[in-house]
Amino acid sequence: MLVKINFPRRLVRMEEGKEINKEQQLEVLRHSTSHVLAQAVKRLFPEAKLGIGPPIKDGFYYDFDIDGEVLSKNLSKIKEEMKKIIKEDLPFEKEVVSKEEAKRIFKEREEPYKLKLLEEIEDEKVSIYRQGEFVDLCRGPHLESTGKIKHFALLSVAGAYWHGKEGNPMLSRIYGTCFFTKQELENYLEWIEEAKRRDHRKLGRELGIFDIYPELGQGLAVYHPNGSLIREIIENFEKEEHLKRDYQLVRTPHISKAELWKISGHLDFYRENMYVFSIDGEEYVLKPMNCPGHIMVYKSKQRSYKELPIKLFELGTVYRREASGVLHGLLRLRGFTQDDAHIFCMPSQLIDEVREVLRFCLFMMDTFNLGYKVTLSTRPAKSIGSDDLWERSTSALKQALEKEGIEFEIAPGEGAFYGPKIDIQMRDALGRLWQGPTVQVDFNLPERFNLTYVASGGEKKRVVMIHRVVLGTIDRFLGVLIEHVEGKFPVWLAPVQARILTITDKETSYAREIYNNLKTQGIRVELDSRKEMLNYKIREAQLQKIPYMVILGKRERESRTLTVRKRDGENIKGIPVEEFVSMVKEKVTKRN
RNA sequence: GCUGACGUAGCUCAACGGUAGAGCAGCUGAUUUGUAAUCAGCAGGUUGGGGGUUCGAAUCCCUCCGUCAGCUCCA
Repeated sequence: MLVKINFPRRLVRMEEGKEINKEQQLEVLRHSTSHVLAQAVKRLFPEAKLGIGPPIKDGFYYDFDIDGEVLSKNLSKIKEEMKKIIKEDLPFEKEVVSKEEAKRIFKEREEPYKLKLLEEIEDEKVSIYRQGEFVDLCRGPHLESTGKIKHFALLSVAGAYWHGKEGNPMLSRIYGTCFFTKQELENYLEWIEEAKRRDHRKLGRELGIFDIYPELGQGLAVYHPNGSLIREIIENFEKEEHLKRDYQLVRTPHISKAELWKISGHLDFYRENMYVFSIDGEEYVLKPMNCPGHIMVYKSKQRSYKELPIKLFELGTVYRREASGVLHGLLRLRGFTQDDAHIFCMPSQLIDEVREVLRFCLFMMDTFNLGYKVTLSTRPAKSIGSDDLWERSTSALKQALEKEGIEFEIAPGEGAFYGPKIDIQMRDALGRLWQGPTVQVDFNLPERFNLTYVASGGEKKRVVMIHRVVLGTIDRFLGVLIEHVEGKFPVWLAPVQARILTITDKETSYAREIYNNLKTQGIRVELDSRKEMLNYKIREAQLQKIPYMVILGKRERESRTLTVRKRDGENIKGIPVEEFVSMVKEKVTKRN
């Protein structure tokens, strides 16, 4: 069907007169633009074979079987050709044909991927769309004509497997985007720039938080002093919050015998991601998870129903062999620290325990001012355990979510190999989603390790395990946080809360006195008494995104006060030290 | 892991077959300064590693390592 979009009032009607919403309008626009892209590529490079070209969240793409080099070298030429096609104002014409007829058309045009698509379509009739000399197999809908496209951009070229499957041939994909108005397009391009400015890898280096050294190893983060301090604060906060909620702190070794991981099933299901090595002829592994260690603690003595639930917490550093191409700053590492806990409970306690964990997670999101999106992931193809156990655990998670009144989506087949899970994605200041907390029910490990408790009747019963993290990993969380706050950490987390800036040498001794005072009162303070201009010192402190600059000149020295310049440029002139101290302390207590 | 792009001083970048250069940062000295860069001097590089083509390679070719954008995977 054709969609009539009347620019600029942007009234959109389907052929039958049914209205579609803004999002659907954008999809039509972008889908049509992807056809124009394909037409342009075919005009310039007739040897390119067409893959697919759908609209996506922020734009569209089109896949071509052609050397990717050709596309990336000619991106601007392709753009010019697209402009020509738009100028030609070719109508999009729909035609419904039999599958046989479609096969004939694409065979003649030598489009093997379109023929493969036809094989996968079950319907007898298919629709094709033509604009000028270009023909594509497509469900539509499209715009009336190419001339309706005004504001588009081509963004990048990258490889993508046919149908997204690893073994399939790699096609070359051009990403682009398109909007109704120039302003919207510009806003989007500006948004991309904004995201670049916030890149935690860049800020991480500039702010002395962390860095990754190829000579030390891929995917392994080194925390510099400021980063270590922030982590320390977050980790202490985590420990306190866990103790408050009756978790017990444990520690388990980084390496352990392979035999343990054979019992747990990891060596069968997770081996490709594990570092396995041998010591004195015996196989060991670097732990990819913390569960087996915690299970040892649980198993160390006979447990009674009276002591359940038992909740064991560890800031556990784990190592996973991730494919080199997926590594990405702190967001995707090979060694990282989870705020991991395992809750051992009776089946009857399961739903309440999950609910409590969910509340804990949302409390964390709230504390760090992050939005979130929740998904429930069900049984994957590669998994262990009976249908009945999967059914029971999935339903427990679902009920917990419902009872907490949390909105969620279902992700079929996305669960862990040992059980279903609830994933909480964190939504940052730019609206992007990042994998954060997760809660997983597990009936399998208790089975494999024979984990029991003595019930009230004296008989031994099987315990249930919940795996959960409330921030996810400290590393990834910090990476997200850096981008979320653009490196401007709230006062309670800022590695340096205040820097004292002197104007001349005459203030040095007064500045030292203030410095000692603030330091004694527990404020993280630095003193900049270099012989530099105030402007210079302010600029440096500003670039370091330090929340407070304490400026000391003649006026402050004589009145024994402070002038405080906040990170946002606001000035508080002539306040007593104690007032500043309580200002900072209040921010710390309130965690903002 | 796969596809493509890219690796030049601590950082950001120039030189693109003919003697490797700039800004910032660093060091030294001068400047005593009121809300985002004071001035001058000095030092800093086997151009990611290895191999090849060439009279001559940062520049062209091969290979390895790494980074980035995606794909697949994932906390």
